[in-house]
Amino acid sequence: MCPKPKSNDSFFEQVYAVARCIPYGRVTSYGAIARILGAAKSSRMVGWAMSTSPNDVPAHRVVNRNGMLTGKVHFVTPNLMQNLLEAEGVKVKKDKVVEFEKLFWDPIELLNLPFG
DNA sequence: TGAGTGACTGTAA
DNA sequence: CTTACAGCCACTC
Repeated sequence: MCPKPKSNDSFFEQVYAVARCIPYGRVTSYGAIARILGAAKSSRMVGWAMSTSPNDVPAHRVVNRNGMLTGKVHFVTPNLMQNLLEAEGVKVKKDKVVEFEKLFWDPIELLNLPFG
């Protein structure tokens, strides 16, 4: 499911909404999420939002623009983020997503969906 | 009400 | 290639 963010939702809620739409086995960046929310310069807020993200938000699929698992330390255990990614078929090496450019999913695609 | 914070990013040396 | 710095703004205390 992919509920689109509502205008009346707080910035955090909108971030969660986008994060929940990240396809299985794919990843995106904080900046990409911030961008489609119209706050390209608030990428830091996205990361911070993830720190307080509900358990149903796949925060492990959100990495920085280089594909690095910069937020891994905020998980229950530092290895959990990589663990979850690898469980989805995403290879991780030295805290970086392998072939990040191929696995990268731009949230802008949500706007192109026919049912969008 | 105001100052502090941060799981980022782009540019420069 | 690596390292450094400044901007950014929604949220918390």
